[in-house]
Amino acid sequence: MKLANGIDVDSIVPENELEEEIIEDIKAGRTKEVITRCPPEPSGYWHIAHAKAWTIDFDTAIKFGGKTYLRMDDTNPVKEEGEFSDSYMDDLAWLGYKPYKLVFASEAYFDDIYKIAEQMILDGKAYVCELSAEEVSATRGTLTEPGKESPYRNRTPEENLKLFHDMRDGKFADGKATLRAKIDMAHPNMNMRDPVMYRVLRAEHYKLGNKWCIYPMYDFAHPMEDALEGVTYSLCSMEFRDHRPLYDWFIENGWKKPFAPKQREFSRLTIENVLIGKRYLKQLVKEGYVNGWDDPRFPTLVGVRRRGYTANAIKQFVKSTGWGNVLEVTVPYSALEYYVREDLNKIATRAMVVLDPLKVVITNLEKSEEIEIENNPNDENSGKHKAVFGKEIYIEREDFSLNPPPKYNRLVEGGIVRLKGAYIIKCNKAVLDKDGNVDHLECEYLPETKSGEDNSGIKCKGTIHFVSKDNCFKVTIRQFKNLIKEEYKNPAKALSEGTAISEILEPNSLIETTALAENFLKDAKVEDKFQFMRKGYYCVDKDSTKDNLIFNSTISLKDGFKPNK
RNA sequence: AGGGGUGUAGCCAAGUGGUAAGGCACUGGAUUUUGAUUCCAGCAUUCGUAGGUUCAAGUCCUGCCACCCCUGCCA
Repeated sequence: MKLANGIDVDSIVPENELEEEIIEDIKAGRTKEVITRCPPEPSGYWHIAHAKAWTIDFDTAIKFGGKTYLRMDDTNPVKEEGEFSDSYMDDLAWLGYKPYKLVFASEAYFDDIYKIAEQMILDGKAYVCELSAEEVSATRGTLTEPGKESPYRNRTPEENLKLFHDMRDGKFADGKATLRAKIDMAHPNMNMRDPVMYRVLRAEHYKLGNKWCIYPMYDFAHPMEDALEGVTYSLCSMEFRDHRPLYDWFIENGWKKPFAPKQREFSRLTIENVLIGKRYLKQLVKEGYVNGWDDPRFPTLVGVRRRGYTANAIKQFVKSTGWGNVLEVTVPYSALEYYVREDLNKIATRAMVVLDPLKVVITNLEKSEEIEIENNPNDENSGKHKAVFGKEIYIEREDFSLNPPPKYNRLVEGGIVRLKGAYIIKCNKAVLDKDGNVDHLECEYLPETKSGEDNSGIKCKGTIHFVSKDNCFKVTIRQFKNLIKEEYKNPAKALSEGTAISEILEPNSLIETTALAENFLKDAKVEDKFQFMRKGYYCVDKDSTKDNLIFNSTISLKDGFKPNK
């Protein structure tokens, strides 16, 4: 069986219940084309958890050759700010998604939604209620007791229509009237107890200005927007489960046409040790704990992108957490890191950078020699780049030890170690300064051990990286620790329980240092990703200047060194 | 007896009556000119719990327990 776009449904392997349902719908002729919608509310910056929703919205449609509308669900003028409504396009493009069309619900659908409301009034399905917000709340009942019907519930359709027009025409002050759906005040599902469809609200809408003084509520507007747009599957997070009966009620009593969009729900994603609540992130930006919404320590998409995480890693990660069938799934941060390393390992160019230099003099070397470094040993096509082995070089201070721990296979006095891509060297002497610290090393190289041409038979346990004095330059390194202290697995909960935000933050989560990088890195551009061999993955930060290249530490390499085993 | 949802390893998660996939994490070991990568092996005698049906139950039935969501004119 083929879809209109030529895709053979029988060749599609469903990966979750929704996809199974879609296949059934297609086979039964209920669905001709899979259309989804991605509805970010333009009121904040997008983070990793949003990426899960977007991935589901887009990938579900892509899998069936369908399309996805990007829809600004801007039904509340007091929450939405134009300031925030732009970055989603960049984020989406970064993730590799292209919306079929961008629509602003306010501009595109408010008129139609209004007309549907009028018809529902005429059908006796909606009424204008003049109870105050407090009174509505007081008459809603409780979880275990039914609510009371509004005294305005039995007005005639004609009366309701006139009053609704009065609402639209500004004859009611804010909060003085609402349009309510006439369902059932005793319904066990609280959402069905005559929910508000429209409220009177005088606020400047960032798109429509003061065109309206009434705004539809999400529960009413969303199913109507879906229906008007032809969305077949409206995917949202699990907390809307209880709203589904209402969604279906509005489709049946408001939309009334045979085509019915379906709301289906997936689990929200949360990550241990990551603070994701918008209002907290806002506070951190405002109070200067971080340097803006794209701070590399932030879980925002612009943040992780600047940190050096790849779009592919983010997508693979969110997919790995599944569709879910509970409110939210919580996964450890290491699950995310796995996908970041996996992707970077494939694409990052290898380079030698010494973060904490220790000078080494190669006493028996006359002149500098050119060497070659593989750009990526896991990728045959990545090529090599040139580096230099010189008389004066720098190695990582931690790669030499006067008192080596067990199993230490780096340099020790009298010992040997291989310099990556160059020769094996032997340490003859550690020269100490007046405080007893190692000032520099005097080593000799073993000429017959050149990398790739070594027939000496000399066995050497360790290999370390280095840079030569005449082939390196100084760069700035930004090392990050997790913003949130390790012990706060659920920082939002700690905050909601009254813990101060300053208490849960890791002190010194940003440390700026300098390092010596091989000259090869001089041409690096913003967002270029590298593996500093034996250290970790780094990418060029946008703060870099011509004279000061800044690298963000994306993530360290795994360290399997176990001195005690 | 408000309604809805969920219980499978430290975490995520397949499983749709036929004898517990996979991934993360972890632990061994092999390879390695990155202590990375890669590879190989180990990691639930049992699926919240107590019964029941069945030749056979994580899957079906009944009771119980635990956790999550719902009382905005937010989305």
